[in-house]
Amino acid sequence: MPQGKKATIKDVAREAKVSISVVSYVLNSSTEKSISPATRDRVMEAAKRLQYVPNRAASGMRRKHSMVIGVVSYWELDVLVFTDMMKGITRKSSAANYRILFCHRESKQDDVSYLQYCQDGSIDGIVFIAPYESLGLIDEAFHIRQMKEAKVPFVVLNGSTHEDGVSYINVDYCGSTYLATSYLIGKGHKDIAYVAPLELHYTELERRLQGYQDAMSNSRLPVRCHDVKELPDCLHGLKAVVTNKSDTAHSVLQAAHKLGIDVPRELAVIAANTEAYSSYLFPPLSTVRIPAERMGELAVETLLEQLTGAAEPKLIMPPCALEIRQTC
Amino acid sequence: MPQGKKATIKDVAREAKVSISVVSYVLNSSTEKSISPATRDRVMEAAKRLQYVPNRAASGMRRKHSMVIGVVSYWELDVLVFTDMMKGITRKSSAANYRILFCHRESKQDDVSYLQYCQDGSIDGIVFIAPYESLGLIDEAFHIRQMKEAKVPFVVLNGSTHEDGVSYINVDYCGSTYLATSYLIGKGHKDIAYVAPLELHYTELERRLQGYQDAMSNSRLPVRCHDVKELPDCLHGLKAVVTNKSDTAHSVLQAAHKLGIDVPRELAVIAANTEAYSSYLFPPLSTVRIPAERMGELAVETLLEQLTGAAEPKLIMPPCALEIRQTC
DNA sequence: CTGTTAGCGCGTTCAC
DNA sequence: GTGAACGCGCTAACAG
Repeated sequence: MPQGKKATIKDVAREAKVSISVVSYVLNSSTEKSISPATRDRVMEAAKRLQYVPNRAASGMRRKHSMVIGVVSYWELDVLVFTDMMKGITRKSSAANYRILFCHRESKQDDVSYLQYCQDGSIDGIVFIAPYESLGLIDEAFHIRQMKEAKVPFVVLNGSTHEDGVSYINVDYCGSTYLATSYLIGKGHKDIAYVAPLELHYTELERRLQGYQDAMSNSRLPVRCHDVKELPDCLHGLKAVVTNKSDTAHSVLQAAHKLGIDVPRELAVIAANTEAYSSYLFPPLSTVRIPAERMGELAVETLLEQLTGAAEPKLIMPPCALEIRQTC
Repeated sequence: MPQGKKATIKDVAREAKVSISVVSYVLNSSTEKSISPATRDRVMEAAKRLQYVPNRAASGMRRKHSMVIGVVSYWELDVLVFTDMMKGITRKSSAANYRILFCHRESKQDDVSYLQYCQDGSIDGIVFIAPYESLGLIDEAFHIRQMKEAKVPFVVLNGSTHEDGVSYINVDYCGSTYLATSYLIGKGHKDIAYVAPLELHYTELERRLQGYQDAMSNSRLPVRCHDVKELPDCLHGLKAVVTNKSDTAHSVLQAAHKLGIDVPRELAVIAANTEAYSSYLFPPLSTVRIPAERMGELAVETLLEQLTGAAEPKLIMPPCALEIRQTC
């Protein structure tokens, strides 16, 4: 009969008439110690009867780990790539019996207070989900250096830096546009333009531009780029468009609609990322899907390797995949 | 100079040449004890020099609380209402110096293993974000009873049950359609139909239907309902439509497009919830916004009240708001 | 009034 | 199989 208070290991020991160490051995099915089946059973039953649950703080204190992973992220919660990452992270970590402490950050440039979570023993490591460089939210390198200095095990998701000894799980931006462009080329298109914010110079945007250029020159096709500001006029005479993101594609679709251009008959459109709304655009937008869920899994895997013995730093960029809908 | 190991309270005590209790008093700015400014300063400085961070597990063990709130949710991560709730939850809890342990569940009817998080001291209470009843994912009442039985402090978000002594922060489904319908009435519409999945009978859907009916009969207008399956034909002759969700409205927009009906000129459309993609529909969909962010805040507030002294159970339904875009 | 000692809380682990 | 130290910080009771 359970009283108001939670049962402790002592209660179980008393109930099973053994010492607390035996209870611990039994419950952790320690291989080093051999406990007779008889006492083993007594302990198990006592634990069940008292509904005993080991206190995680106490055990973690001895074992030197909390079995909790901190996820620090600067992303808006409703961005598909982010939610996909979270799915992968939660799945992999719960499979490994880790839990997720969620630290949502709102742009405070150089606030590294999340480090405390590690220093106070709340978490064993960090999955650091960096925001797009182009948002200018944080100084990624600074955060990474702080984590290194604090000797906190961590992995960077969606990084845009290259710090020594750090594991990155990054988006293959170059591959995303390369894939999109190659798809259009494969469908027989020759006049393929790239539309994006061109005057901005961030790794992400330059990689995406690069992927487009690579695909075109591989097929000896002429490169043609337009800034989003040139919409809608730049659409005249175009047969196919690759955009950096769904957002830009949305603008292209609106411009085409305004000009009376039929998509996909007169103009093929494909975006190099998928957003939650991509399939709700009109017509439903063909995209390249960033394997964010897989990236989340990889991040946790990589972090776990770090936690269980020093692992080599890695740089992983899982390949993107096409999601063809109705705009090409 | 920091060694490899983290500093403990003992280190600080030694460094400041006081006993560990003094360190504790100073750092917790205990009001019961008065410590001379001199020693106080010595302690503070020593703590700073050693970069001392109290171990949360150890302190929680004594103080009987972890300062962590568990969020258990069955929602898809990319649903706007959910992400909004999370925003409110994270904001309010971090303001109160609580942290968020995130427990994403994937439909396993009666799995209440999250209770363990409370029993093992990982969390102090639970914000239980119930999935839509209509999804048939869980037996909400069962979960609630289990939490009650386990004597776990908790609050239910988006509940569809009515258990005694339980605090609910619920969606005002009735108000959402009432508001949408009233808006159309206010614009002079008289032929306003309600489109939704009518054959399903869940609290949520019935409340939404109710809101529409109330608004219509208040204005002595005739009620007219159509099941989503009657699309596109039921649109003929209609001037205005209220739908339960953006999803349904999306179907309506597609049907209208197919029939060559111009929205909003010939047909006004408004949905009783906002999704992330609502503004990306064509035309951008007018909706009613559920105050999910505020609900998240209220959930944490309510839970915190429970944690700091027994509070009355509450039932809160914050009002919805219009988000008029281009479909009406 | 300032500070100390002692012991608690809970589970793990080593020596016996 | 047991006893006891240990990990880390908090706090009640006590001494200067």
